[in-house]
Amino acid sequence: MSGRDSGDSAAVTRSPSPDLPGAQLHDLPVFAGLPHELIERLIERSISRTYPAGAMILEQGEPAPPLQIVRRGIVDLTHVSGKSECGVLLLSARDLLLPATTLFHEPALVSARALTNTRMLAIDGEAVAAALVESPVFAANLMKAMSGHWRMAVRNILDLNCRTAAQRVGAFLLRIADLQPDGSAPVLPIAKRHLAVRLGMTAETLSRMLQTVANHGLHLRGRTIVIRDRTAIETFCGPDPYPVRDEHSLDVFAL
Amino acid sequence: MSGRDSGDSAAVTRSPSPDLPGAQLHDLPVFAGLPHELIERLIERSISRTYPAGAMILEQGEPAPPLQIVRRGIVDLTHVSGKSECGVLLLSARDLLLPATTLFHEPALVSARALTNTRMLAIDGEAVAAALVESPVFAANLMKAMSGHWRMAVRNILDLNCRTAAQRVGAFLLRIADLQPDGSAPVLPIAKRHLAVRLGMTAETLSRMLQTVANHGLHLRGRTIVIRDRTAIETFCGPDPYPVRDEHSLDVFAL
DNA sequence: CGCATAATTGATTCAGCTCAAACCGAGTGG
DNA sequence: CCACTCGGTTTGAGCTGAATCAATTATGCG
Repeated sequence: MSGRDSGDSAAVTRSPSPDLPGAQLHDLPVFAGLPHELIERLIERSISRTYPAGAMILEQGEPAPPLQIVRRGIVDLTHVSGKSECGVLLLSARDLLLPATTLFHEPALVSARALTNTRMLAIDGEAVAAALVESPVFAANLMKAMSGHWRMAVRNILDLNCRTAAQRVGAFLLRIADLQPDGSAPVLPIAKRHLAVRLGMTAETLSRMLQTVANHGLHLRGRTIVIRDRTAIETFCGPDPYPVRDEHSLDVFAL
Repeated sequence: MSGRDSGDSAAVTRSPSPDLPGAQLHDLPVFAGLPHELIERLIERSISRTYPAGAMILEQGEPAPPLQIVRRGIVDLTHVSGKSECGVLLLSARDLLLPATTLFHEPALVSARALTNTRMLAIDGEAVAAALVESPVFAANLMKAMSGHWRMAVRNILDLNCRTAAQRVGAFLLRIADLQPDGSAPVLPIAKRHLAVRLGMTAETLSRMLQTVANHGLHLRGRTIVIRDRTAIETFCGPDPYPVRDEHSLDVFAL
C-alpha cells in the first residue's frame, strides 16, 4: 500500500539493525503450533535483511542454505536465460522462499528478485534441520507450504496452456483484488512489466490485453483495480477451472 | 491386463490379490532410512490395487485420503475442463501420487489416470499421519518427494513458455532415453496422444514436430527412440536452461 | 475381416511475438 | 520555468508458431 511505499510501512521495521524479533515474527505461519521456546531458538539463529526494489536475493543455480521467509514486499521468482525472462511465481509476505531448494541443497532453478522494497528473515539452515527432527509440527508446517507452492505451480501450468493471455490477465487481477484487505481499493502492487513476465507474455501483449479485459468489466485506472462488472469478467476469464482458492489455508500467499 | 508389457513384470506381482508386501516394497524411497518395524506397520495398513490402462485413479476435485505410490506403470496427471485436457506430469514407478493433496485433504487440481497397466500401493492416511509425527525421517522423505515435484512443475512452466514445441519434444525424448536402463534400446512408454497432452500441444503438432526433431538427429522408429546425433539434438533443444537433471536424488521419477 | 481408435498430412486461421515508432510522467539541470 | 533526457507504457504493422478443421492412412483388436 502507500503511494509508492513511502515512509509508513518502512517506519514499522526501521530499527537499529536486522535481528529485531518483533512480536509479529512469532505469528508467522511457519511457526504455527510450535512450542514457544523452539520459536525463540529459531529466531535467535536468524537474521533479517532488507533488499531495495530490483535487488537480487538469490541467483539461479546456487543453493540457498538458510531458510528465507518474506516479511515484507514482493519477491519475483523467474528463470533468466539469455535475454528472455520466464516468470514462475510471485511471493509476498509470509511466504517461504524456495524451501525445497533450501532443505535439500539443490541448485535453484529460478532466481529470486525483490520487486518492491523487501524484508526477508533468514533462519540458519542447521537450526532449521535441528528443529525439523525435533518437531513434527514444524515439519508439517513446511510441508504445508510446499503443498501450496505445488498447487500454485500447477495452476500456473494450467493457465499457461488452457487460458488465453487475456484470461490470464483478468484472472490474475481478480485474484489480486480479492486477496487485498477488503476495505481499501485494490491496487496492483508491481510494475506492469513484471506482471507481464509473471503471466508469461510480453509487456506489449499485456498492454493490449488490459484493454480487452477492460471491455469485459475490469478496468485498471492507474494502479487501482476497478471491477465494474464482476460476473462478466468472471465468465470471461473462463470456466474457472479449479476448485476454491484456498492456498491461504496452506500458508501460501503467493500471486 | 498386461497388454504389451508381457509376462515378466506382471508375473512378479501376479498374486492372489492386493496386499502382498513383497520384499521390493521395503526398498521404496519413501521408506528409506525408516526403522524396519515402522515400514512393516505402514505396509500392513496398505493395500495394493491394479488399474488397467485408461482407468481413472483419482478424479480432480476430490481429496485423496490414502497416500498412494506407483509400483508399476505410468500415471498421468492432467486437468480436464470441458473437452480440452491439459497435462501436468507423468508419474512412474516409485513416485508418490499427489502427496500434497493427500496430506492436507485438499481437492486435487488434476485427475490421475493410468496410461499403462498400473499397480498402486495405497497406505492408510491415518497410519501415514501417525508415522509422520513419530518419524522425522519419514517426514523428510515426503518433503524430498514434494521438492522433486515442485522442481518438475517449474521445469514444465519454463518449458511451456521458453521453448518451442519442437524443443520440448526433443528434450522430453532425450530425457526418456537417458532415464531408461542403459543397456536396452530406449522406448517411448506411452501413446503419442498422451505425450502430446503432457507436452502441452495437440497430437497433430506433436506429429509434425517429431519430423522436425528427426531432422536434427533424433528419430523415433516405432516406439524406439534413436539418437543419431546427440550433440545436434542437444543444441537444437535449446540452451538447456537448467542445471543437472537430479530429480532422482529427490526420489522423483516423473517424466 | 472389419470396426474403432490412433497417427499422419494438408490447408487455413489466429493468438501472441517482434520490431519500430510514438507517447508519457518523472527527475534533472540549465 | 522550460527543455531534455530516460525508463516505462502504449500503439501499430507484419510475421509466425501452433491450433483448428477436415480428410486420409495406419494400427490394432474383437
